Amino acid sequence: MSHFGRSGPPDIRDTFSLLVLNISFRTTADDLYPLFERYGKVVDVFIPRDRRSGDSRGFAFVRYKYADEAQKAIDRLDGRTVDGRNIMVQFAKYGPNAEPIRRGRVIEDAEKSRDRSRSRSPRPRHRDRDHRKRSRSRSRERHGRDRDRDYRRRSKSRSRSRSRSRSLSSSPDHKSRRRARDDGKRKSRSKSRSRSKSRSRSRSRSRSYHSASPARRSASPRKKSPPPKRSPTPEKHTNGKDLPPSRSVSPSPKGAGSRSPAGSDGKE
DNA sequence: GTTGAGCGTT
Repeated sequence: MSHFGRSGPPDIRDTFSLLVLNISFRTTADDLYPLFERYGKVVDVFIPRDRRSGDSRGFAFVRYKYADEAQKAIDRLDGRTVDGRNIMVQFAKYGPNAEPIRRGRVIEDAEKSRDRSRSRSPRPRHRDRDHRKRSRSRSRERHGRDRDRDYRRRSKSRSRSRSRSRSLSSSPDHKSRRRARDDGKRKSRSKSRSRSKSRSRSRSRSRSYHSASPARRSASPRKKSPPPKRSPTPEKHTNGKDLPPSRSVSPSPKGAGSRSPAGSDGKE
């Protein structure tokens, strides 16, 4: 694991957890330990990893023994470039057991109970941290329960939206539909040409790999060559029902394929 | 080979 040979948290009685964000995906606990250890006594360094592939999520937790050292580490390492990434070091807000943290220190049982009596909400102040874009490309395993609920909600919303859309536009829909059909035919030809171009572009496939790793692979460089040719499946638009293939609007022209993680590196 | 907002394990 990412620990120092011990299983689970060593001792969270008086440890100050620091959250290190924006670290490289290649950065490991062993790489962060010396950095943070220079500014104080590091109790433990943990990097959450994905259970599917096992890759780092891009952030780590560093536990210090003293607050002053943790603060110093934050002041020193926050904003620094580590492994080519500008890391952000700050106090963790939650403990390993989803327990609130006061001043970066893990609250004890007694203190926790007493503290929660007065203020049960750990973070009722600001929730607008930086909601720039919460959509991750492909990461963070989503629990089936939440995922199912989300899917249900989106499906319902879509149905409602479509229903309302039909009510609003009933007359223009016919014209739009008829026009869409005409465009569909012309678009078909255009698509055919586009496909031809795509194939031509796919022809050029020459990449020179420079071995940056000290250990090179003794395997044959040309073991298997994947077929560069794309699947010749011309998508036929059902312009007879709905979904006007107008060039103005494109619901999902690309990227509507299934994701293939294939992240079996088997590293470590 | 990829990704990039956030809060953690035996």
